[in-house]
Order: sequence, then C-alpha cells, then structure tokens
Amino acid sequence: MLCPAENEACPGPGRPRGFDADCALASALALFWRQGYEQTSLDELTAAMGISRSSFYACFKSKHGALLAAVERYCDESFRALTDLAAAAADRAAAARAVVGAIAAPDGGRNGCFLANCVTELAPHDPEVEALSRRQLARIEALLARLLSEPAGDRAADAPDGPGAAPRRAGALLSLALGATMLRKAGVAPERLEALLGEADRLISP
Amino acid sequence: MLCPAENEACPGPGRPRGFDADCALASALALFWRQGYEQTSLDELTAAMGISRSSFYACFKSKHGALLAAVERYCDESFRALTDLAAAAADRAAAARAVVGAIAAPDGGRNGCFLANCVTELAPHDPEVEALSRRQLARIEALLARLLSEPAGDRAADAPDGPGAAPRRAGALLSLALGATMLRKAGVAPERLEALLGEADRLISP
DNA sequence: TGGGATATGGACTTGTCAGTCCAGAATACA
DNA sequence: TGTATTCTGGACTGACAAGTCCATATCCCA
Repeated sequence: MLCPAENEACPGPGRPRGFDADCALASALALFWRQGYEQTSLDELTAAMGISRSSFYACFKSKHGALLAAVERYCDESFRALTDLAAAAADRAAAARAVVGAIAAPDGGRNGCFLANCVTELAPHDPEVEALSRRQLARIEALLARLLSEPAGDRAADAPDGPGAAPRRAGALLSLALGATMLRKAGVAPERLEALLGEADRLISP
Repeated sequence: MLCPAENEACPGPGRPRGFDADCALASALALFWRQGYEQTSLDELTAAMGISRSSFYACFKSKHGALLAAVERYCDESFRALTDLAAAAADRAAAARAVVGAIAAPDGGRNGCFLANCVTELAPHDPEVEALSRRQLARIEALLARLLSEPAGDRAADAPDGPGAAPRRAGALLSLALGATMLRKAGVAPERLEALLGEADRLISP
C-alpha cells in the first residue's frame, strides 16, 4: 500500500479520487452531529457524503474511523474559532464571555455541542473518543484560565483570589457552558439560556 | 383487556405475574443508565430484568415504553431525593450546595446523570423524552430558585440582586451541575470537579 | 498504446435487532 | 373439576446493520 497513513489522496499511478475527502468528512461530521453515532447508518452516511461504500472504507477504514476523523476535525476547528474569538475581544473578561457564549450556542440549533454529544454517547465505552474529548476540554479550560488570570507576573499568573483560582473558575465556566448546551437540547428557551449565561460574569470578574 | 392502563399487575382470574414489575423496571433503568438506550438490546434488557420477551412486551408495550417508564421513575425518585436533601440542610445556601453536588455526582460512577444522558441521546428526536426532561429540569430549577430567594416576603420572593435574579442564578447553577456530569463522563478527575463545584458559591451567595 | 495501480459501484455476507406468535403453564372462580 | 383468563418460554420474522468482495472504470507512466 503506497499511502498507508491517512485519508489523504494518493499521488502516483492509479485512478484519482473522485471526491474531496475533506468535504466528505465535513458532511459526515454534520450528520453525526445531527443524529449521533449509533443512529447514523452507513447508508445515510455515504449518501450524505456523496460517495460509495467502497470509497468510504478505502478512505476512513471504518465507521468508527470516520467518527474519530470528524471529532478531530471538529475539535481543531472549534478551538481555533474560540481562540480567534478571544483574540478579537476588547479585554479578557469580554473574551471569556465570548468563549462561554460560543460554547453554549455552537450552531444556533438544537443539536447541542458535538463534543458534548460524543462524550455522552461514547466516551464511557470508547477510549479514543474519551482521549480526544479530554484533550479538547483541557485546552479550552486552559484558554479560559489564561483569560481569567492576571495579565502580568513572571510566574504562572495567579488570579487575584489566590493561586489555583483561575483554573477552578475556568472549569466552572466550561461546566456552565456545557450544561447550557444540554439545556438547549432539552428545549429550554434561548432567552432563558442567555439570561442564565449572564450569570457567568460572577465567575469571570473576581 | 381488563387492565388496559399501566404496567400494574392484573387481579382477577388468570395466571399471576411471576415477577415484580417495579423491581424489573429498576433493573431496566440501571441498564439504560449504564449503556444508553440504543446500545441496550432487548436480549440484554430482558436478561437483566430476569423476565422473558413475552412478559416484557406484556408489561411495557415496547422498548421505548420501558424507557419512558424508567425515565419517569428516575425523575420522581431523584427529585424526591433532592428535596429531602434540601430539607435536611442547615440553611438555604447549604441546601443549594447540596442539591448542586447531588446532581453533579448522581451515582458516584462515570455514567453521568441519567436524565442528561437521555436528553443528549434522545431529546432532539423524541418528544416524550423531551417533555419529561423539560418538566424535571424545570422543577429542579424551581427548587433551586426557591432556595436562592429571600426567606420572607408576601410576594414571590425576590432575591436581593433584583427581581428575576433567583431564577437566573438557579438556571446557572443547574447548568453548572449538568456540565459537571458531562466532565465526569469525559474522565475529569473527581477532585477537579469538586474544586470546580466549589465555585458554585459565587452563584449561591449574592 | 498498454500495463500497473488505485478508485468505484453495488451485490453480497453475516449477524443482530425489535417485535410477533403460539403452545403450554398457572391461576381464580363457578 | 372445568373453564375462562392471564402469564411465560422460546422459536420465528422481516428489516436493517456494518463490513467484504470483485468486476469495471479511470488514471500515470513507460
């Protein structure tokens, strides 16, 4: 096998791939997001991706492989979006607020946060999904902790309410945002969610 | 049909039921909790409940019927436990803390909150589960709001930080607790969860 | 132009799923 | 004891699941 590693197109001889793997992965992600992993059949999946079973298995090895690729893609994209959002904010508090808001309303719809969905459905029984989830949650928490810590200081930036407080508050903020995605899925009205998220300020400004 | 309504045993003539429906339901709940709805097959379910397929369908009509019964049972039991916990606390703040802690660590394990699991897995596509979930979340939120509001007052008890603030803070607390269940499922260490939940005080004491 | 290499469509395999059905077992009542 | 009624075990059904396989299509390179 000349292209052993990933789902990248294979150069050299042979018929070229008739579809864009990245675009297909985006479609798979959207479907997994909307329906969940178990509830998505391979027929639905390949239909949404616009490819045949053969192409699917040649590219992603298995349904689970496609899920992992989708999760990885989602994590990278959404984390980049969060950092961009934070960078564009006026100050650190505003950045923290924006990050929390973005996590809580990831797609404006009722599908919740894709990562949260995967954690709930798969993490307890799927070590790979769990590992990806932990990594993502940890780096989002670290981002928030950085935003909550004091700007200066040669040492690792303690918050004014004592050392170790910034990570604690960051964890609470992340938890609050994730909980809000769940409430949204349960059908809680968006205006109530916004009101609720306003209370995040209590965790942002010490 | 002489006992049309529910899964209660039917008096009168005929062979009596050879199992305790309530006990079987508890087993079903435990299995749904551990594995999720879709990932639990009827063979596993009936094996765990100690009954045959015939008895299962005679008693619960369908797999989905059994799930709804399990959810209902869980909601009623857990809400009663929360109110008991609140009643036993020294003051309202302690009661709120206890309620949040109980939601966040419902079974001490890694299975998360059963209701949260159901919301994530089913609510978007299952109106009945969604309705039960909303009802439960609403009454927990109301319980928290009551604990956060000032004790006295003939009117509906405003919090010191303005009218409507108690429900907002209650929603944020509920969200925080639900988010913590998700973090637990993702494998976050219990001590970090406890630290994070300590920040709930910022939402409890105005 | 031809041969080696990869991609693709779609039929196929094997297993499992929720739900049905029926013969027989266990009861209450007459 | 007889009969009506309800429960139960387990075989059965039809649908659908993920994954495999192969003939054919399409390309690069010589």
